[in-house]
Amino acid sequence: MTSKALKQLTPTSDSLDQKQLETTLEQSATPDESKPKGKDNANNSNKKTTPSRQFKGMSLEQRQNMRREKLIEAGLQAYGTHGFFSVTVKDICKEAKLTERYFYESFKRSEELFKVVYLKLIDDLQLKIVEAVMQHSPDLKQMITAGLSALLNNLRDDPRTARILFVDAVLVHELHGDTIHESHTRFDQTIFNFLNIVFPDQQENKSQISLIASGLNGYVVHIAMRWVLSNFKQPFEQVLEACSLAYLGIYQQFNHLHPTTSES
Amino acid sequence: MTSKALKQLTPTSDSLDQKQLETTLEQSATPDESKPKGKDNANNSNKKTTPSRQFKGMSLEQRQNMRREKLIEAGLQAYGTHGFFSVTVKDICKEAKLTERYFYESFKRSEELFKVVYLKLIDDLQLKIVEAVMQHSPDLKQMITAGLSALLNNLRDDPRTARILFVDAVLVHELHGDTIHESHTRFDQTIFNFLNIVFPDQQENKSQISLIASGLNGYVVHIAMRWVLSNFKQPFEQVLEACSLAYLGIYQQFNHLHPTTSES
DNA sequence: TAATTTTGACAATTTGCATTGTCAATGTAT
DNA sequence: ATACATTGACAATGCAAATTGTCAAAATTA
Repeated sequence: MTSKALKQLTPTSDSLDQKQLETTLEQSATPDESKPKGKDNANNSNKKTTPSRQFKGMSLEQRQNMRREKLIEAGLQAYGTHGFFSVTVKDICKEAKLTERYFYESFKRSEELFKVVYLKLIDDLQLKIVEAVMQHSPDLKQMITAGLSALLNNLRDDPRTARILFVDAVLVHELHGDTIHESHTRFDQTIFNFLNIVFPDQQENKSQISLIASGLNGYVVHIAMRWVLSNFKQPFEQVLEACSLAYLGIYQQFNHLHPTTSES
Repeated sequence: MTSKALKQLTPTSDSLDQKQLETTLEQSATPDESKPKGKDNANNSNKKTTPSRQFKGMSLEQRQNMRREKLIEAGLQAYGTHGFFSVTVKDICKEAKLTERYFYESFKRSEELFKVVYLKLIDDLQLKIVEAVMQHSPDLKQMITAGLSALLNNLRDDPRTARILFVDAVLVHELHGDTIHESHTRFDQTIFNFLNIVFPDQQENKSQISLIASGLNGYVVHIAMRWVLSNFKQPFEQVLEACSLAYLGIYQQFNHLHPTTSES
């Protein structure tokens, strides 16, 4: 009742189908509501003269978008550095070198900006991870390593991401109903899809696999957070190994508990 | 280069020493700074008559402590139900059936009460877990199951705990420097000690084991949070199994990667 | 019962920030 | 160069919660 688990760790070929993988992993993208709202600005020829004009070479819309981008970047910086609940609208404006008026031009409240920043970060990150995983498709171990590396690299390159995605987001989602809560589950969902590919025969264990997917996420995120907070004390390789250990361990354990048909 | 890992999963006897276990696991207790400050109240015979008197059978100090306890209980209720950032001082006072004045009698600010509540919860929880683990000492699998069960039961019996320990605390710790951050590390530390007992020969891998300990914590906490938030949809046994899977998987993987001397 | 502490309800003040408004300076079109 | 949109600095207002203060009713001691 032991052994043979590791043999399957590196499914040589057809056990993982590239096509299926892409489809399944990708079915977790946001509808992208992060773009500017339908303004009534464009040509509000209401009272007197033409209420829009070129400025610094750009149209009104261009200027607004530029300001919006500056605010988003400032939000990333401010939230990611001091945390959502310590940041005021004024802070963000100072960071963006804009005045409060322009904040309210693009966002109703601080949470709204946060949400945009959050969605942007999570989309970018997830894209990178999924891409990395798919590129190493048939080899399970390589896929795991690649995905984890993508995550860790992203966090190291921009630690503000960690703060926003894994600390603040947990609470801010409450202020927003569940829009963010849903997308917060997206990582879990992605891992869930991944596990379902790795264990194709476990139809009955969906619920269990879902739990494990959540757990694996918590495992990696927790380690990653420690890494970030310690200012990257441990070498990358060590962190990566600690992370993959869980995936491989789970794989082995799971195969052991629920042997597939291939192992008569 | 496989097998034999599971054999060690149930170390029959001397591989785990009860004495060592207790000592090591327990070396993570708080210095308990959660008690009332040194008041200058006792007998402030300053202006006129004796400024302290019996009331409802209790001394001043007793009455103060009683109020303090009511506030702590109210804090647990309010914070654990609505979240720290939605709770005002007035809310807590209403819950405790005391007026604001008495809040400031015991605490300078909301965060201070939160901190006390937090430390109380984490101490209680950790005590329960460590006790449960120790009671099943030599059998590794039973120890894991017992510890995880203690955690899950605690969370199910009082979901407010989960909210406070695993959601709000992450953010509030910032308001306090690192006092809370340190104690937040205590779970990791406990698991770390545990792993060190399970892998006694891995002196060189301390750093790695520490990371894994963090990861295991994140794994379990993440699953537990899902469970709590879903209002305990999944059956206890399933959650428990999903949690132990990680421990067992890690154990197996780790033993595989770093075979002990016992396996020539 | 009289004197006085303790309490509880609630008003008053303070504080910090959000949100809106003013206005002089600057850039743009004609 | 003139008229006016646009900007940026900053003041004015609004608001919710923290923090402090007042006072009459209740409880206690002698």
